[in-house]
Amino acid sequence: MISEASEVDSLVMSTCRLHLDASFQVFKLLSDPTTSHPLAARRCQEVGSHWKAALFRLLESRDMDEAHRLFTRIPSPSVQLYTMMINGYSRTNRIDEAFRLFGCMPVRDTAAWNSMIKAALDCGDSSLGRKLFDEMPERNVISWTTMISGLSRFGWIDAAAELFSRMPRRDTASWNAMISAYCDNGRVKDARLLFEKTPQPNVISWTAMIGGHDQNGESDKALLLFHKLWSSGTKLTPSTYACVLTACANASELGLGTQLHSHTVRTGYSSDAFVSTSLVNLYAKCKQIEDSIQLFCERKERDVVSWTALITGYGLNDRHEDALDEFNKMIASGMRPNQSTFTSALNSCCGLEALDRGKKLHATTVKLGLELDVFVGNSLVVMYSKCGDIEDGLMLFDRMDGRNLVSWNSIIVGCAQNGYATLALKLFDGMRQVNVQPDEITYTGLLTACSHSRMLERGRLIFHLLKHDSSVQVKLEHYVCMVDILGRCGNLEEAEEFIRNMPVEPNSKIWLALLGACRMHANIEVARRTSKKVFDMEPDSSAAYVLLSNIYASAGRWNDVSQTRLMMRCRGITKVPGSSWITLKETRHEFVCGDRSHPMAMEIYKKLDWLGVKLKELGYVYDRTFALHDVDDEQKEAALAHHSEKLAIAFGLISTVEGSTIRVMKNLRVCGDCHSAIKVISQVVGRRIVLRDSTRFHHFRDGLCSCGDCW
DNA sequence: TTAGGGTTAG
Repeated sequence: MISEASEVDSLVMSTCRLHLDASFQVFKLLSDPTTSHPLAARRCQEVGSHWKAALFRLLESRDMDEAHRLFTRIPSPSVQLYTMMINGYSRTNRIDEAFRLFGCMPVRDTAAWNSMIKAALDCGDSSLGRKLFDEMPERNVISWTTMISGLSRFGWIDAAAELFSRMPRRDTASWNAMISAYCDNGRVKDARLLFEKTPQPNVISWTAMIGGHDQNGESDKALLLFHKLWSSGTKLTPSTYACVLTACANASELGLGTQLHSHTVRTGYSSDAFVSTSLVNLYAKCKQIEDSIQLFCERKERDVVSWTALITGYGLNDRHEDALDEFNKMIASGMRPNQSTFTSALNSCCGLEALDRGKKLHATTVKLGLELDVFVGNSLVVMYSKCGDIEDGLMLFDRMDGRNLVSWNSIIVGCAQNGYATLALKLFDGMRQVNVQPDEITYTGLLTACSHSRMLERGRLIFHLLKHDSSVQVKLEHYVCMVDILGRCGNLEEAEEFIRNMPVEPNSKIWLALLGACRMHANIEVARRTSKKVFDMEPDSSAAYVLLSNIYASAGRWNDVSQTRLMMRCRGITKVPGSSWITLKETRHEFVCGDRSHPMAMEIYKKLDWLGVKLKELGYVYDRTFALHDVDDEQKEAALAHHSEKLAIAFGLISTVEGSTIRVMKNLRVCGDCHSAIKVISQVVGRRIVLRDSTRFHHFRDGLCSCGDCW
């Protein structure tokens, strides 16, 4: 016999989770009308609430199977319990089960209908959501607001606005839903107009509008609006702080961010997960990575978002090794990375040009079923192409399901940088066939492809398309590309004319592109005029001095070379030394010209001597015009033979498996003699050699280079 | 703790 209420409670509570059947017996006993216990009726109600609490706990832990087991044992569940179950199924993306349960409900109130509508919209079934909304017997303000938010998530902003205009009654939440809908769909001006008209805006309205400005690239406006909110004396919520701190991060407003950090400490909000992550992000973006690390370490609980913020932060601060270490720590801790984590980690692989580690990450995305996610797919395509493995980039792109503009841009730019110009142009045709509208980046990629392959007429055509594409703005970088195309193709005068007729003021990059072309075509006259322009604009940059000096050196005008070098010295400008590196087993081996510091220097030079003999046997002659010192021919030859890229390749040859691809990076543009020599080396050793210089990739194979000698 | 609006990384 059950005697005390507390005993019942504790018995039910303790048995609910693990001993459902025993618990059910207790419930049945209490519900039985033959039980003559005086407290039975009240207990029955109380125990009912305990069932609710138990169900809530299971739903909260997303344990839908256990929740279902519990639910089926409850005699005549209330409409609330049904609705709780529908919400649970919705949160776990089990729309079919939610709908089945909704169909079984003996009675439905408006809340149940609203939950079912939300479930349909959240699970991606917009037609079901709309059908339920149209069929429901009685709509309230929440039904309308749920629909507006749902339609917005599908990008159907006009349909959402139409519903908003038809609402019989609106409250602040409805206005907020519509403001957010506009912001989320990039219509921040419409959002702002609505915000200004909102009858009784609350802190949520303000937060939505601040976040809306920030997420649409208007962080300054976001902060101006925040100052207004601050002046009004409104009590801020953790959400508002999270939002404003992010705007500070995006606007690099470290001062305001630090002040707000202090406020969050005083208000006790700094331990809020969202606020804390915003702070990690703030300090990382403002280049205070040590503060960022400290805040992350102080957190009680780490989640995937804060961990990703830290990994991204390391990347932003050029600490790519640390970023990848942190990623590994995250995996070791059992935390599951998501799309964003991979995006950041893969970006760090690009920063290190670490194809091996990029490939490991790729394998992990496959294991986690994220490989074909569009964000991960795009990051993988970029990683492969930036690490010089464009073939794998292309294979992945072909397998991707939902390609977006970024996917197309990634592969087009990747092809352009890797010397696959014709393919880049073909991909552009494919992109237009599936109605993906190009943007500024697409055109830059296409023009780069044309410039790298000296495709003058295609370049002109692309530039014409760009000028007449009303949805794209012609930017300075496009003019740089066009000057590069004209210059590389030898049309130096036309390039000068093109610059004169530009509707915007040319910058130093434009003139440098022309100067580079002068170097290629040994045009001293244009080079003099052009270098003067760069000297005026950027007196401290070494690039123009080096180019001019090299132009003189190639022509054997050693007096002019000395004059240029003297000018550099007088102005305190130093040339960046050329260096090349190769990464083997996650270790970077770097070389400069004539370097003998490597532990394997002896073997490297022995290999180079051997290569020198083989090259001569094949009739290869050193191109002395690239030896840019006024010394005799024998010395020039020795200097050329020991250029950094050749040292790195020789090291690669003796340290890797026969027949495997060698990947070398160089900080400057590859020298012309090395380019010719590496072509022959690829033939002699029967290997593919990939060399990334400061402007592009060269794929050497069987005596040829992918750039078609247009570097 | 039956239903709607604002928040963190990318």
